[in-house]
Amino acid sequence: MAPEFRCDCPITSALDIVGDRWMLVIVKQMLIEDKRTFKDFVESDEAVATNILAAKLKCLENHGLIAKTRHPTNKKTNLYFLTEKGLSLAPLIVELALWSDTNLRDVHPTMRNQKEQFASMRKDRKAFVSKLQRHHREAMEASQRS
Amino acid sequence: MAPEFRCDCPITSALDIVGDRWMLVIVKQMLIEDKRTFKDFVESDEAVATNILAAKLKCLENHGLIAKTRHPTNKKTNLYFLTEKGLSLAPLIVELALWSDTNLRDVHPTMRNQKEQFASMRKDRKAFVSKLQRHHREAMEASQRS
DNA sequence: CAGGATCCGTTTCGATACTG
DNA sequence: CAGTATCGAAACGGATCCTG
Repeated sequence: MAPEFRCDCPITSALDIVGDRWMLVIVKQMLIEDKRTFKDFVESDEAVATNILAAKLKCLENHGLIAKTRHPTNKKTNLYFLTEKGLSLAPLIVELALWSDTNLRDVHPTMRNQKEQFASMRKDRKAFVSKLQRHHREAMEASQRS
Repeated sequence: MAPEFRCDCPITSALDIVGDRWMLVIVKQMLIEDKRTFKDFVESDEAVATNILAAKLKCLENHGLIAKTRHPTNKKTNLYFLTEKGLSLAPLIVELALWSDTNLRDVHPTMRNQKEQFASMRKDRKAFVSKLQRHHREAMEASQRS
């Protein structure tokens, strides 16, 4: 399943991978909202259909952005985590978040509990990105230990 | 045509606007490749179909990301430019470019004539973003004068 | 000839029901 | 819990046509 790209522009090729609503939504949920299981995604606010979710998870896995692991105790639960390649999308997600916070404020008044997060994000993007990545890596390691 | 968003998450709502392959491709072409006219987009490497292009341009216009102006001398040519809201997507585009440069290098060896651009981008993202925006604003003003 | 609009076959999406 | 199967709806895309 070698990726087929439509044209020679690197940016456009990147969009062949992440230029899709659900791809970035899933990455965002994993990175920011600590979603891990199929059920987490299905029950989320975004309410993706199960067949779409399965397809997108497979695609993300094929592209090496996420990896599926087994829940250490509960055998029938899978845990999805971002790979390093997936984690490298964090700056993109942060820019997306900041753009929405700036440009959709009239439509979506930022929720109280998120204000602090956005402020911190805007203040030092690089630090925020690192924090998100570190948090995710630690959660992943913790899940394998327990 | 008030935008309808699927859920309350700002990021997801942003994806209702820009979470589409063509939207970002068009913004990228305008910002980085100085594409201006319908013909420019159609003849580009990405080769979008005319009906799709017309729909996406209209959508971008409805969302206030681009604006259509008349070519000052050639009456039958329209010029599209990014608005300030559209220009504010520049950081996102830059992150996308950097991600693709880092993660798709094996598939898409960066073209020689782009190497310098990527290096400059990576060295100081903020400066690069400003340069792109400034360049676009100047081109827009120049086009109205001539 | 630029800038679309229309038609139409094909692909993808998405909601729900169902299965291991 | 973690997915498949199914099927109607929507989007895509190519070719062509229209309009100034």
